[in-house]
Amino acid sequence: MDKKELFNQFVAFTAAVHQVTHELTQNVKIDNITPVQYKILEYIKVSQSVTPTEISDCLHMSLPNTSRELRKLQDRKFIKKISDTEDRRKHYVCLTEDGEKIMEEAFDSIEDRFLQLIQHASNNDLEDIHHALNILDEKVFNLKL
Amino acid sequence: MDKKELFNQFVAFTAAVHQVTHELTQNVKIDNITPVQYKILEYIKVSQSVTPTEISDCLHMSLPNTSRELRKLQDRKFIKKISDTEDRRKHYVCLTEDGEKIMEEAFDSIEDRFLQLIQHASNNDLEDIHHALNILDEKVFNLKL
DNA sequence: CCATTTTGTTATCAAATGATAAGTAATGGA
DNA sequence: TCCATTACTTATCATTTGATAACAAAATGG
Repeated sequence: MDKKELFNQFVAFTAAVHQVTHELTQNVKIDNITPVQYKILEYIKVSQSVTPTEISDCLHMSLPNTSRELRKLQDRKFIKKISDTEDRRKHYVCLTEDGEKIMEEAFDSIEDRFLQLIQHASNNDLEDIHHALNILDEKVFNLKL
Repeated sequence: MDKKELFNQFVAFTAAVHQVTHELTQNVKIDNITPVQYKILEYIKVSQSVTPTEISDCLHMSLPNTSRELRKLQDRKFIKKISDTEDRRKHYVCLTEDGEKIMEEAFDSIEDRFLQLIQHASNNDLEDIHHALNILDEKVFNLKL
């Protein structure tokens, strides 16, 4: 197996993934939410509990900028902060009820488009896809550099 | 096969892909090239010949903004424009020698990091990865919505 | 030949994002 | 107790990106 060849396939693949995710999410237009703010909400939703520092690390933005965007989201009542009882410097960020609601709506609409995308897939296809995702996750995308 | 389940896996997967591509490309720091400009150069490199309109469509940016960024890249001698002999409104954009050079360097550095990523993969693993990429490409990421 | 459409450009403004300095409060270790 | 570190905030500025209007040149189609 030629690694160079695999690299080229990998590049084309990631480009396609970016393209498709863009198409799946582009019609998600929560009123006046910027892309970065959406990313933050998404990250909070899929994680259980997160601190500003974790958001900052995972979304590759500075802590001051993270803090700024979090405050905007807090002002709009999409998130709330709870300080850790043990280490009071730490703040756990989570979605409010409003935040949960808009994110569920967003995910529902993305899911709709995803289902459209795979509407012609047979049960066998779905198994193949599931398996392929597992393989890639395990052998490429969930390793640390 | 539960489609809801598959959707959740899909969401986690795409997030991981974005994460990894970010890590692979973050150390590619061509001097004073903005992310959008890099995207444009990348798109020109992987495509054979492109017009501003195609770039605009594929990278989801307006034609005026595309034109602006192309001009900046042209000023810096990374790209050049050739007008179509048949339809003189059309301009084909391609990399200059300088542009080719910086993009090759960029891709080499990304490839290095990619090879690091899969350094512990056996030959069997590589085959599996190759196959998984094919499956996903065919059954999910290269369909039109 | 004339109206319309396509392709691209320039200019301008607003908004989003990034970078950095400075500060607070809590923690932890010498 | 004191100092360094960690977690986070506020403020400010520069840059990047997005949106829109107005224009020009070439093509297309009656």
